[in-house]
Amino acid sequence: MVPATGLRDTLLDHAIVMLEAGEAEPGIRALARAAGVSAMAPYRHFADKAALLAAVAERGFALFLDALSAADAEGSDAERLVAQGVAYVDFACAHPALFRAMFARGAAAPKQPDAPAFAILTRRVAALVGADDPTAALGCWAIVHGMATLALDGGVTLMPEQVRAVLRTYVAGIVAVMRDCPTPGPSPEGEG
Amino acid sequence: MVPATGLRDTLLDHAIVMLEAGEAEPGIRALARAAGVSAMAPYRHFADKAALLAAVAERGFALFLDALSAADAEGSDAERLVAQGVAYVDFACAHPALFRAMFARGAAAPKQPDAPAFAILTRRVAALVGADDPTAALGCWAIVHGMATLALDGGVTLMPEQVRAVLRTYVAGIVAVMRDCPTPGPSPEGEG
DNA sequence: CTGCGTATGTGTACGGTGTAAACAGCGGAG
DNA sequence: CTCCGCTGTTTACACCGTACACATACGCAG
Repeated sequence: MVPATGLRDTLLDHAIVMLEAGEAEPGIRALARAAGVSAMAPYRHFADKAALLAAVAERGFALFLDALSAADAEGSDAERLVAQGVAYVDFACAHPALFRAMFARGAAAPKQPDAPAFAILTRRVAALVGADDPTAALGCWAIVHGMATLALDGGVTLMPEQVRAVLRTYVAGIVAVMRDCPTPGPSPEGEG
Repeated sequence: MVPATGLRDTLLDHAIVMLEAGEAEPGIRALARAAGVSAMAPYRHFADKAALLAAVAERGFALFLDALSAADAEGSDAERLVAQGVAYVDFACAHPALFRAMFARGAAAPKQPDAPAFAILTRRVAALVGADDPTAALGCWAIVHGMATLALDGGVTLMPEQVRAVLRTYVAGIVAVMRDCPTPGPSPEGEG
């Protein structure tokens, strides 16, 4: 069914499949059962359940980065930023369990702001405002992450236009704030 | 109201204490042990673990509402909104496990936008923009909830000034957008 | 070939969990 | 008094993560 070279990949494949099917947390034994091996076999490849879930999260972040990169492909900086935000929320809604696993508080996964999946957003914000602005980047990240989380665990139903509108409002706020107190940086160019 | 001032409340008390102590999920048996009763006793007061956690979440939301109300006490609309946002994030950081339990995807708790704990924010946004604006309210909610979530489960460390700055930027964006299109028809109302 | 170490998977076992089923004390209604 | 509903107990089952000991299969030294 799954062209996997070893048990390790087979387990991760099944974990992804289970998560996409709505399973909350695959679990070592269920995974081993799905892979057709004994309950203890996974421990030859993962120290414990947390390590397995961390590996799953790593795969999720790879897919996530792909989605964000695709959205960041073309347009002005502002357009790309908004598109990234929509892709962020879309990814969470399309893969809710995987997204939750990625951001579970156990997974010591790349969740820091300088991780690849977020650096792409931070970079776009920096391009937009003309300088590195951790606060602006945090704001954008928080907005999209907040909407994603609320859509997943809250009772909120989101539409792409809403996501876009919220993000555009924040971008407008960045521009307005920049106009008030311009940052000492390279020549400020129109956001396009 | 609630006909039991006995074991039910005791269990909830211990659940809160355990959550505040950093426990991830109290668990029926652990709770019963802490209360000094048998493992099955809690089932006389809660249908199952999810119901118990939902009751815990309800308590959490009461505390949460208190915190937000206190922050909303005085100042201009914009100031109150920002203060509410800071209080939102502060609450999450001060009671991480409780906050997570409140927003866990099992708890059918008041997480809808019209729940008391969020209505206070929505109302303040409405007062700020001069009309009901679900999108603006969603944006504010998403921003603070995103920062809270990232602070809890991501590796993000937040400072109150940062929270304030992000929120103020969004408010500036709302104002800027309002200036552009002063009378936006009731935006494509997301279903509540 | 034998012997051996390493990597991988198996079997068994322990303590934890949520929870279903049957039972026991106890206060109020007839 | 008996009967009943509420509350808590005991017992039991299935599932979980995982520690331990064992089996199997490999490449390699002699």
